[in-house]
Amino acid sequence: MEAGIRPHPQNYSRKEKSLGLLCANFITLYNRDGVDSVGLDDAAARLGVERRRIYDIVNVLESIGVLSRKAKNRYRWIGFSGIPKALADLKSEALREIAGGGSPGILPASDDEEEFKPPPQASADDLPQGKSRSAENRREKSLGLLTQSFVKVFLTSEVSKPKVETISLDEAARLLLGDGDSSTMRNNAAKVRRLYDIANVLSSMKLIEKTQNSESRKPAFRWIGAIGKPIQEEAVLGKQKNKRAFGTDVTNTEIKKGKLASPPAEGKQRKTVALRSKTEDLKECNLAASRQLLRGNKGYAFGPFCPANAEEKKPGEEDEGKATLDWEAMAASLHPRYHNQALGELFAHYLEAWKSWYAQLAQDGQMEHLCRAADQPICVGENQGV
DNA sequence: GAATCCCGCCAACAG
DNA sequence: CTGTTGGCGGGATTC
Repeated sequence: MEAGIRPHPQNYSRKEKSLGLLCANFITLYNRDGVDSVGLDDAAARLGVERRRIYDIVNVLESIGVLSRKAKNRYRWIGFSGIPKALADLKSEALREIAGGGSPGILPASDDEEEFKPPPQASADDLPQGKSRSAENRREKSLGLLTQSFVKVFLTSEVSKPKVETISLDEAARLLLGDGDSSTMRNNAAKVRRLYDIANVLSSMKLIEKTQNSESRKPAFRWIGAIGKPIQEEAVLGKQKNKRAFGTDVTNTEIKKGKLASPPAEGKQRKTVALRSKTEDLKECNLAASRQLLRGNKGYAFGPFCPANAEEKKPGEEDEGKATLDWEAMAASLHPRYHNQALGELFAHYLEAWKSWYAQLAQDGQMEHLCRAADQPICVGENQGV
């Protein structure tokens, strides 16, 4: 099998196409006021990637509570504010599983989230398990569930006896093997590959960080999403000679042999928004930006970086107030949900950490430039194409 | 050489 | 059937 044609651009750099970077751009693009809906086509076009990649990102982000599926081709943007709740749910669920004994694998027993998701048919229980079987089987291996399982490992690490501070993807893969029987090495390797994808996105969300076992030099990941720790605020990047604005869209396309592999004009005649020919410059900008973001810490620099470039352009702090408002509102709405002491404290931690974090992200400073590519707000809420 | 993980084929899944 | 989702793993890149 010749598999596929491999164009070999001599200056090809896989780092420029990393999921982490794409995720960062995705966040930058949609984490802003007025955004509440995300269209897959729109995202793919503006980020300059094939649809397939958008699915990867969207799936893991959804499992973290940043997005929620609204309809075909459409997701609802929730933003960082959705993370705490999602993690809290994940954690309580994980603890419950552990208490139940057995393996904390990916059991289809529990639902991912307790929220919506009840089968479309409310009063119809005639569905035979024939079809849902395969459907469920497929979902069992979904990136989303894998992500949640992976996250659970970290969320429960503090109560674990060995106290899992860092784990290698290989360990994680072994730990997350759904069924114990099919623990093939082949199978495990495949799962590891998926975990790499997930780790990239999670890293760019600053929920985890790549490190290495202090002793065994082996690469591993550590949770930095603030569970017990005070989330490192090193996210401040505007410390060097900021180029002041890499005023360009986040497009990072390579300008395919003509156009994106998008389906034949399905109804929208615009869409030719991005796709410029000066890709070189864009690449430069993106790389420069990432370089800067990564700076300040060790030389580890895992591909991804922080979601939004919190560049300060004014010493104002009203933003924080605004962010706080959201948080309080959310906290209020969630309050009745958590009565446990433990969960309450946990949530308090999330609040604290995320508040400061979010404050930085809140300032969508130069991000405006990123939006200028389109001639309208990101929210493309019409177009009910048929 | 090992670790990382992008690319995109193509199978499930709606409609 | 057409279009949407998204497993899955070959093999290129990077470390």
